[in-house]
Amino acid sequence: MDNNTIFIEKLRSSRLRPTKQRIKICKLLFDRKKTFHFTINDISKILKKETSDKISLATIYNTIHSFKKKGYLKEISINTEKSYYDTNTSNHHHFFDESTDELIDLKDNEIGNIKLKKTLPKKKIKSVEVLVKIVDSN
Amino acid sequence: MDNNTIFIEKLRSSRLRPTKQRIKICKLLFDRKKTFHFTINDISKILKKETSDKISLATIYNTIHSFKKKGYLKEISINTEKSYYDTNTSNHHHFFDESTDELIDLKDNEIGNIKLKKTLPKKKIKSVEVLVKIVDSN
DNA sequence: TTACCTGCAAAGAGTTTGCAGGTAG
DNA sequence: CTACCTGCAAACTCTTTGCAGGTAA
Repeated sequence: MDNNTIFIEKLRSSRLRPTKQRIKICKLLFDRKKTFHFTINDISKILKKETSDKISLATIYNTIHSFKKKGYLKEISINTEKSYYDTNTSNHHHFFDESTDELIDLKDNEIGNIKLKKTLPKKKIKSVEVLVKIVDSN
Repeated sequence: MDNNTIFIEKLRSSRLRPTKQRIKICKLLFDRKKTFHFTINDISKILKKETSDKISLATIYNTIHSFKKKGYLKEISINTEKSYYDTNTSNHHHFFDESTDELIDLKDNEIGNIKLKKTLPKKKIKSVEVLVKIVDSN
C-alpha cells in the first residue's frame, strides 16, 4: 500500500478524519527518514510552495495540535517567541543553534545519565529535558 | 547605607541612570533573600499594587532587558508564551510546575553532573540547561 | 545643555477563536 | 444526515517601537 493509505490508516486509527489537508501535512511531517524539527511557520511556508490549493493557517494549527495530542509530535521547550515541534517523540535532548535558530537531536547515548536527587511532594515528573544552546565559534 | 543607596550604586556602576522607576524595580527584584522567578506580567501586577504612580509597561520591558544585558537577570527557557526571568544568574537548573506555572530552582548538588559526549564543529556551547517539568500527582 | 529615560499609543508577531460553509462516514 | 473539519477574519496575548516630553549629570 502507498504512503497515502498508511497515513489514512494512521489518522483513522486515532479517530481523526483523513481529510486532504491532514494527509498532506502527514506526508510533509512523517514521510521522511530523519527526524524533523519545525515551527508552524516553517510548514506553512513549505505547504504554500508545494501545494496548489493552500491550507489555511488555522487548519495547520489545528492539525499540529491534534497530532501533538495524539502523541505524534512533541513540543520542545525553547524560549523564543515561536513553538518548536519534533517528529521524534521519544525521550531525548537537543542542541539549539542560536546562530541559525535550528534544533538538533542529541541522542540518548550522547549524553550521560541525568540523576535527579530532589523530588517535590505531591508532584510527579512529566519530563526531563536538556537543552544545549550553541552559537558559532567565531 | 540604606537599600536605595545600594541600588543607586549598582545602577550607576553599570552606567544605567538611577531613575525612580529603575530603583523601584531593583528593590522589587533584588531586595529579597530568596531567588525570585517572574514574568513581566508578574512584576507589572505587583508594581501596580505597590506603587502609587504607576510605571509604564514599556519601561518595565526596557528595564528588565537592561538588567538582563548587564547580567543581573537570566532568562529561562520554557515553552509558554511568556518569558521567564530568574534573579539567580548562576549556572543552575529548574523545575517547572505546569499545574501552577511556577519555576523552582534545582541546585547544582541536586542533579548529577551532565556529560556531553557530542560536540558540533565550529560551534561553541553557550549553556546547558535542564528543565524538569512536573505536575500534580492527582 | 545634552544624552538618556519614560509613558503612551500604535504596531508586530505568533496564536486562538467564532462562525459559516464544506465534507467524511 | 450529522458530526466533524476547514477557511477566513477578527481577536487576543506578549512584546517592540516611535516619538514627544521629562530628567540626570
